Amino acid sequence: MGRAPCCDKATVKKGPWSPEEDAMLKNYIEEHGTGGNWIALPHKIGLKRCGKSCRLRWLNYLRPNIKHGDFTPEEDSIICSLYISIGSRWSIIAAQLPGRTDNDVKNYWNTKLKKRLLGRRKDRDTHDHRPSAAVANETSGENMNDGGERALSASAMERIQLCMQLQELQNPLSAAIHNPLVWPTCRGTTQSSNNSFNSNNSNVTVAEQGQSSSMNEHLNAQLDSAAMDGIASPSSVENSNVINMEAELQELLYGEGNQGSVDGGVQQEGVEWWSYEQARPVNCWDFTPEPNSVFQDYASVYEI
DNA sequence: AAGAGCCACAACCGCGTCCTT
DNA sequence: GAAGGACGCGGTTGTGGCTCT
Repeated sequence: MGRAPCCDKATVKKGPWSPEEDAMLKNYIEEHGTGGNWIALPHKIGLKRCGKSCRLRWLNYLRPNIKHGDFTPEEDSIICSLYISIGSRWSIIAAQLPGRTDNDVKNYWNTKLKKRLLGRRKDRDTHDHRPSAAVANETSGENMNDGGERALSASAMERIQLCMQLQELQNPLSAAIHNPLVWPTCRGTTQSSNNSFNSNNSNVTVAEQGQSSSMNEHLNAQLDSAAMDGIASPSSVENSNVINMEAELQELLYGEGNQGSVDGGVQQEGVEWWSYEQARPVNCWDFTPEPNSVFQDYASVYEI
C-alpha cells in the first residue's frame, strides 16, 4: 500500500511561483510564522499549493538572508572539501555556507563544480597509463566491483573519481587502484548509524548550532564509530596526502598556476582548506575529515 | 532569422526519519 | 510498541534562456 498523498494533486497548483503567491506566503510567514505545520499553511493563506511546495519556496527563495549566485572561491573550496569528505549531504554542506540553501549548493555542484573538477579528467584520460578496465569503470560511472552485481551510488563514484584524480596528479604512474586513500580495507559490515546523518539543523549555521550541536555529536559519533570499526587515525603520510589533496583540488578548480579569476571573479588569497595541522578554518562542528572516512559510509554498505 | 542543443535553476517527487497519538 | 502524519533530504525533472549552427 502506497503512502497517502500529502495533498490533493488535482486541486494543487504546480510549476513556477507567481510574485503574488510569493508575497502571500512571505507576508503570512513573517507575520504568523509557519505554525509548525506546512501542510495546513497553504489552506490558511488561501494558496492552492502543496505544503511541501510552500516549505521549499520559503526555504530556498523567500527566507531572509538568502544568497543567490556567485559562489566565492572559499565556498567552492568548502563544498569540494565537504563533498569529498561526506558526499552529497547537501544540507550539511549548505549549513557551512551562510545564506546558501541545499538546493543551491546541489545545483551549483551538479552544474559547475562537478564539471570543473571531473571534466578536466577527460583531458587527462588521453594520457592515461592505468589499466583500461579501470578507466572504463571510471568513465562509465558504473560498477567498480568485479561482478557488477551492485553499483556504487553516483555520489560515491564521483568521490572515488575525485580522489583518483587527485592521487593521479600526485603520482601519475601509480594507478589509483593501489591508493590506500581510495580503496578502503575490507571489513565486515557493521553499518551502525553511519548513514543516518539526518539533521534537523540543516538550515542552521554552525555558529547558530553552538556548543550543543547535535550534528557535532553525530559526527563525533561517526568518527568514533569509524575508529572502533578499525579505521586508524591518519598517519603523517596520510596527513600530507590530504594537504596535497587540498592543493590539488585548487589546481583542479582553478587551473595550474591560476590563482586568479574564477568565473570572472577574483580568487582571494588565503582560501582556507582543511588540514590536520592547521587551525580549523571554517566552523566545521569541530569536524576534521579523515581520509578514510571518505569511503567509510559506502564501504560498510558495499563491503568493498 | 530560426531551429537545435545546451545549460542553469527552480520545483517536484519519493523515501527515510521523526514525532505524536 | 504500532500506526499514521509531517518533515527534511537527495535525486530527478521541467522549463526558460542562452549559444551555436
